[in-house]
Amino acid sequence: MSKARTSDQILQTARDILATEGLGAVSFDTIARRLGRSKQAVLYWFPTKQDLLAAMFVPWLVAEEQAATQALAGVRGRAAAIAAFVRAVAAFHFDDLDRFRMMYLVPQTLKPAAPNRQSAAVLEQVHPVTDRMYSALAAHLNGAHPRQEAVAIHAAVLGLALLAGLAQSLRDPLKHGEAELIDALIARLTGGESGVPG
Amino acid sequence: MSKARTSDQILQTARDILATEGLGAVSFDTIARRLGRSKQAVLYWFPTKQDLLAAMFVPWLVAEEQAATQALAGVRGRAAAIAAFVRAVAAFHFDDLDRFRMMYLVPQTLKPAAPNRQSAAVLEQVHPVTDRMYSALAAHLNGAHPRQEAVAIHAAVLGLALLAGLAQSLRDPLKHGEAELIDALIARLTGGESGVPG
DNA sequence: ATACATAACTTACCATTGGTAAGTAAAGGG
DNA sequence: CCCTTTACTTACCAATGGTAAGTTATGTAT
Repeated sequence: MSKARTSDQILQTARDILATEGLGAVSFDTIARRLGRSKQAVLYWFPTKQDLLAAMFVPWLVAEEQAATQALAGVRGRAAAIAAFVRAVAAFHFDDLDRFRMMYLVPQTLKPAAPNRQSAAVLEQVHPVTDRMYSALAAHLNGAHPRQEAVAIHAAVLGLALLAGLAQSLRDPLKHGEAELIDALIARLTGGESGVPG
Repeated sequence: MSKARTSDQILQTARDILATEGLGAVSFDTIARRLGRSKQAVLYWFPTKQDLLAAMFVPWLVAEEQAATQALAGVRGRAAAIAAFVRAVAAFHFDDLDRFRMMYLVPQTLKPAAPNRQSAAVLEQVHPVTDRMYSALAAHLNGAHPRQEAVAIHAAVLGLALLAGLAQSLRDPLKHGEAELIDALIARLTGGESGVPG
């Protein structure tokens, strides 16, 4: 009972800190301080940082999936579906690059934690969500391997966010703006048949 | 004279540590210890970790560019060029995911350093390399914006590496293997016209 | 020769970070 | 009344990125 409440408070506090103070400020110490509890109280609920990040990942992934599937709802045609998916997922991540980094980059830069019950539970939560997202997109594709293509298209959008984030963090402006790159990606993924501004 | 030698030794040591002990072991302390110098000697040449990473980035990027342009040499046709580029860059990164992380992920997870002469010099070194790589690919494309498409294709490959690395670090096997995803990406990027195994 | 500057370091120190160890107050069950 | 479990706390630790200040060697202008 209080179990769900405290761990949810921790997750919410972590999200707040990320939004207000950025990536580097999300530490056990800052979370605990802002919550008015000891650091070990946080570590009690999330024994490693990987566990904390994994728990933050799930709601974000759900939001990403919902943005994607809502964009796909009512769309007809392969090219239009690809364009809608790419634009929705790109907007989701470009709007909050720190969240993108926390989802996809930070977990890979920490030393891998030993798998435990918590991480196993998180992985079980993740798979249905990605399945839904990839199925929704694959339903609009007609290649030989629509599922793999859906994953590849998703990865392509993540790659755009990766490049944009790299440019941002190095203070090196993207020579071609984000919007142009999104259009170009859509043009390539659809074979140039979609209504992309020329 | 000794200037180039010491900083090059530091970079080489850092690469060695990355290859032998992994991402988490690349610290000022471990580099200094292995070099037999003090940590501050390393910090003298690279005042922040961002500076060190930026300096490591450049030779790696050159290698990536060479892998890509060599794969493109002698290739005829848009689809074949895209396939060759994607396979070359994907192989480059999948072969060494820790290097990929060090190049594209870690810099974004550190707090941004204040720009200095060193970082400015590095950025000047980077631009010609990426220009070459994107030009080489764009020359084979015939869309309205070949340059942007080249960047987008590159980003798409980086995204595949990102997903593969995430799966690896979470010990969550990619449901579709790396090779299948590369094939699927090529199929989508080329409009399915290339000789991708079905 | 002397004063000074610069390069290439060293030793000493520091706050923050993720994490371990051990203890404790409260609550419920046999 | 004991015993376990839950939900913490205080105390501590090694490693990390980084600052501050001092040292040694070398070259350079006076």
